[in-house]
Amino acid sequence: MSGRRVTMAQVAQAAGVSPTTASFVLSGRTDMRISAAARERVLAAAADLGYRPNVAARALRTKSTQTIGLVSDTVATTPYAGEVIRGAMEAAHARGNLLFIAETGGDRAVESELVHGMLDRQVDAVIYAAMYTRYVTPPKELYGRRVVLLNCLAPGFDAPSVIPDELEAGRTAARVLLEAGHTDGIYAIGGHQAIPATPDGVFAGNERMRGLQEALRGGGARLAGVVESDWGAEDGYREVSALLRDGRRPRALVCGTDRVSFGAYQALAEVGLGVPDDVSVVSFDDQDFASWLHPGLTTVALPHYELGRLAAELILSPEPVLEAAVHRVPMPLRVRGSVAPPAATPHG
Amino acid sequence: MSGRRVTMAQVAQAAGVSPTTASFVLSGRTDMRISAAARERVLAAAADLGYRPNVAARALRTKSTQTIGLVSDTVATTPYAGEVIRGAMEAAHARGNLLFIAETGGDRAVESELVHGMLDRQVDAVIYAAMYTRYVTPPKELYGRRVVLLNCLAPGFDAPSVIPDELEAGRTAARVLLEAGHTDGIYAIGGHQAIPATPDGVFAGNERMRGLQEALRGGGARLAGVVESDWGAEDGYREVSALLRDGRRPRALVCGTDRVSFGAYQALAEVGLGVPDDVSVVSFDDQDFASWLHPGLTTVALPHYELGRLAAELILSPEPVLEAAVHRVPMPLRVRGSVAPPAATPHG
DNA sequence: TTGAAAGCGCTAACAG
DNA sequence: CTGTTAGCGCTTTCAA
Repeated sequence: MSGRRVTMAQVAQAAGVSPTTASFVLSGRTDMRISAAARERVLAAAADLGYRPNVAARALRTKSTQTIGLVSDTVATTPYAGEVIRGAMEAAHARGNLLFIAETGGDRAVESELVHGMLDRQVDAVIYAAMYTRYVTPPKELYGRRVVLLNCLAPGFDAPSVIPDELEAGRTAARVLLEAGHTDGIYAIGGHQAIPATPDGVFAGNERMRGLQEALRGGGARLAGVVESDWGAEDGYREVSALLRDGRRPRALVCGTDRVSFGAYQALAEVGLGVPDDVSVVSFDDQDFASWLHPGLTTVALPHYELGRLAAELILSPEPVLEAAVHRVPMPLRVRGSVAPPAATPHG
Repeated sequence: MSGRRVTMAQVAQAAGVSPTTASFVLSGRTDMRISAAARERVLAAAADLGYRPNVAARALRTKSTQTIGLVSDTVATTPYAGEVIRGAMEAAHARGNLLFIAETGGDRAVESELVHGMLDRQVDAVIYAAMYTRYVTPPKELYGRRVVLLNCLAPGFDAPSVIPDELEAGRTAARVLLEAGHTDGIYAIGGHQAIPATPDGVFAGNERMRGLQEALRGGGARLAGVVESDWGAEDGYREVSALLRDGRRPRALVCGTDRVSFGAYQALAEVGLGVPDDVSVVSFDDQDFASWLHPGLTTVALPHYELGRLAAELILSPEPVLEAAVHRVPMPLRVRGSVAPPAATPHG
């Protein structure tokens, strides 16, 4: 890039001191004594010339670039994944670091190239992220490096993980319903997401369902039904419509995502059922449209920002070696208007 | 980061050649002749030792880090802004570059720090981005540097801009309505976004309205009304409800954003008006929920990915100096089900 | 207290 | 065709 940059040598010369002295004052070290006078002269010269350190040159000696990388499968597809980037970035910036971003699109070869690209640029550490919580196997280039796993788990890979606390989120959803007095007619739409592509369900689905059922049982309630399906808006619409067509009259719906709730609202409206008077709805994610819906959707929020922040925080912590623990970030409840006590007279 | 990296000197030694020879073959240059034998030996040694170049060290001599920066005001707030990052990143990667990302949150001091951070790390160029199209004044640190303005304009700042073609988008919206046979009862909801915070409207609003009115007039139609308001879902709901309450019976709505349309759908449904049979709706953005709505929303898409891609492409182009032109990226129409010919019998 | 000098990993004249 | 040498901008012994 253009713009002649002024070097430390020039600052030293202008201040009439040696490069060594300039280096010491400019890097703000105190272990070697520099006279106040020399110090002042260096600082003045630096300010005067608009001196800025060349981080790359410094890294050549110090082995630290004050730069971290964030590699993920997809940033764009999931709206609000931008929040994790923002969380990571702000935490990095707070400690004088900058963030490389790279997205692999799920392609291993691309992943490998991007990780190499970061390593070639001497990043101090890398955050390896997935856009929905799952088990991953990080590329071999990352073994033995300083890594934090974001929104993913890799048993056998020695690094800490930061994931949302989906188990507790399931309990939270149950609690919302229980507190409103719901004990039956509760359906889980989307369920574990046990569909052909993911026959054993997905991590979030499994944990949420476990927490949900456990807490429901503890409150003397139970699920009237679990509908396994994908987690899009169309799926919510289709499955709830089907349920209704079958003659089932749910009193409450626990939807896998806000998108599923979106579809559920449509299906309910179509047959003249009102939220929350006829049926209560609660889900997970807290996407932006959750508050635009009428009534606003009560949902358990994915803590995107906090996930990114914590991951960066951990990776930049002074700990020389990171413990391979899994950090579960709480998922806060957003109370809006979609949950109410069950109507006195049941429908259907 | 841990992991002893092997240096070029080691490769040279293993191959039994001088560093110079190794450097030439490893950087893939052909202007100096190297014997095939030496070449092979170097390549073999490099592969064998798992050699990777130290980009930072190389940059010290070449002045090029193969790294570009993207500074923006907000990435996270606007869902799908992630697409611009993805576009920029993929274009960068295709040319062997990596991307720094930084978000200022609109704070000039933070902006200055982040830009310095990038410059200190010797980025080759920076993309200065805004999350909604507007006039900006880039920080002084960027003057004289290789810069591309993304989704913003800065008259007097010598750099190319890449923005969506909102003017043509306005015409596109008009055309959709005209082709369906609409000539009156057309209301623009949101308008220029001439609200207290932006009394002169916003760039996108002004351009769209201009294109819209011009094309409508050309087709023998005209706007029955323009409602100036903010561009959120609540605004759409409120303004359309008010319109209806006033006894106006729109035949078609041109909404400032898909969010406005979202609110408009709600207001319409509330009074029993159907889309598109009673009123047609067209808007701008193409957010994900546009296709979830019933009926699907016909909208003119913001070309996020392409914006990011073009900006990176320009900045990495071989042109030694960038011409300060403004590049208007087409906004493609997404036809879904929200526009139909006006009903034979007008309502109201 | 300060300075001279070496060296981080790599490239580029310039010889040979 | 290949090696020697200097040096990019900075830090860091080591000596003064």
